Amino acid sequence: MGRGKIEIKRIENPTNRQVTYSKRRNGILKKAREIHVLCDAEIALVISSSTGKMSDYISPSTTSPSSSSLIKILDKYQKTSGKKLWDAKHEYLSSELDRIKKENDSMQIELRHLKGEDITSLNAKELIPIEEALLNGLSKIRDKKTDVWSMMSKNTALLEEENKRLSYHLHSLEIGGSDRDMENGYNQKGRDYPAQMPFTFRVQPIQPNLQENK
Amino acid sequence: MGRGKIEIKRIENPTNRQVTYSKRRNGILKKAREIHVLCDAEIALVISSSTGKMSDYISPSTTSPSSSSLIKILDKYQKTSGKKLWDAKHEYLSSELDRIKKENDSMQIELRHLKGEDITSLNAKELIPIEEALLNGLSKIRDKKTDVWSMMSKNTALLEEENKRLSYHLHSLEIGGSDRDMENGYNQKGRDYPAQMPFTFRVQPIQPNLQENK
DNA sequence: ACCTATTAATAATA
DNA sequence: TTATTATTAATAGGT
Repeated sequence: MGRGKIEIKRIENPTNRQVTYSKRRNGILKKAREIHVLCDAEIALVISSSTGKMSDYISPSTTSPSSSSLIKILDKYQKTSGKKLWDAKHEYLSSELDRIKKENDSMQIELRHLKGEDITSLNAKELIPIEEALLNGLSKIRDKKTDVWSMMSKNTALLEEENKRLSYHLHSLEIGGSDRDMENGYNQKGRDYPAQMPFTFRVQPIQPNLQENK
Repeated sequence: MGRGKIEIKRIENPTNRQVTYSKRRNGILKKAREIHVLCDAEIALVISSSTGKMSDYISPSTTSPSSSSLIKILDKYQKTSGKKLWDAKHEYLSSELDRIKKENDSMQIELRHLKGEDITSLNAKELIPIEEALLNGLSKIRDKKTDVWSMMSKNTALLEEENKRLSYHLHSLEIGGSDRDMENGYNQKGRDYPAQMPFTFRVQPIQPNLQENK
């Protein structure tokens, strides 16, 4: 496609070769961009001239832009073509990644099954252990709930007792004190646990792990 | 350069896009070969279509053929362009590994909780959703079990009916046949479904997904 | 770089 | 995918 047809063989004249390289490199880079845009293909193109100057076109990846698209393309290339590109160090990481991904998948499936998802294709034999696991889990959770409930009850009882003691104590002090204390509203009838009770009067929970419901 | 000019933007018609991809891919691969031959440039070109099919052109290296020319080109690319590939790849893998490990851990915790494990430190607020998930899963699993059971019942009924029909048919033949048939034990009292019944007599399950329990 | 005659690529179509 | 072909796009050779 020029003033004359040329054979596809090494151009011996260095000047010519350089000029042709420059023109064709631009052409191929343009084509690369175009095929990426037109056909949403992923493309990685690296050229170096005979003098060692590098040019490239790497199509931007549609996903997370943080990591190099070239790496992603080469990764995919490696998987698809089976050609090894990365060294042993990477291979270890890759294999770890694969292993953990598989573990992940199987856990995901198990989780889904326990939640009753993706169970359309399960047969009777497969449903039984899931049901058993659920029943087992449920029984344990309920035991724990019972424990928690009883601990909370105990704690509540203790707190109530302590509060009564403190109220009584306060009351005793107020009897012998000035009017000032009455103005604060402490010891009003039916208000044993006013929200405004100073923090220092509050009893620490017996069970530190027993957090209050928020 | 075709029957009409086209804009360089994504081709929306999938068929057209595929056709164009195929043609342009061939074109660009040809250009890659040509620039390598004409200008002895080194070139590495990897394309994947939107459907994930890979194509490549990697110019053969002039030196030792043992190690991949692609790796050589990429090595040079790293050096010349200053872009780190192997290191970046390493970082990418490490971060991926971390990310997936975290995902794994949280799934593991969720799974354990559903199984009633590691729940010692949970409080009431945390136990409720677990119980709810279990009850919800249980109800779904039981619904499915009911479905499966009813399908199995239907299938069994159909099989029994078919077996009766076959037995009857066989019986009719035996009445008019030789003693030989009796020796095979078919039609013995109380043995309507002998395990040895020839395979061809067996009825295909109505529900292909209903696998037999093994 | 630019110019342009010519070849090459390819868009539309079957 | 392949084939055809009217058109556009790329580029060889020259300035």
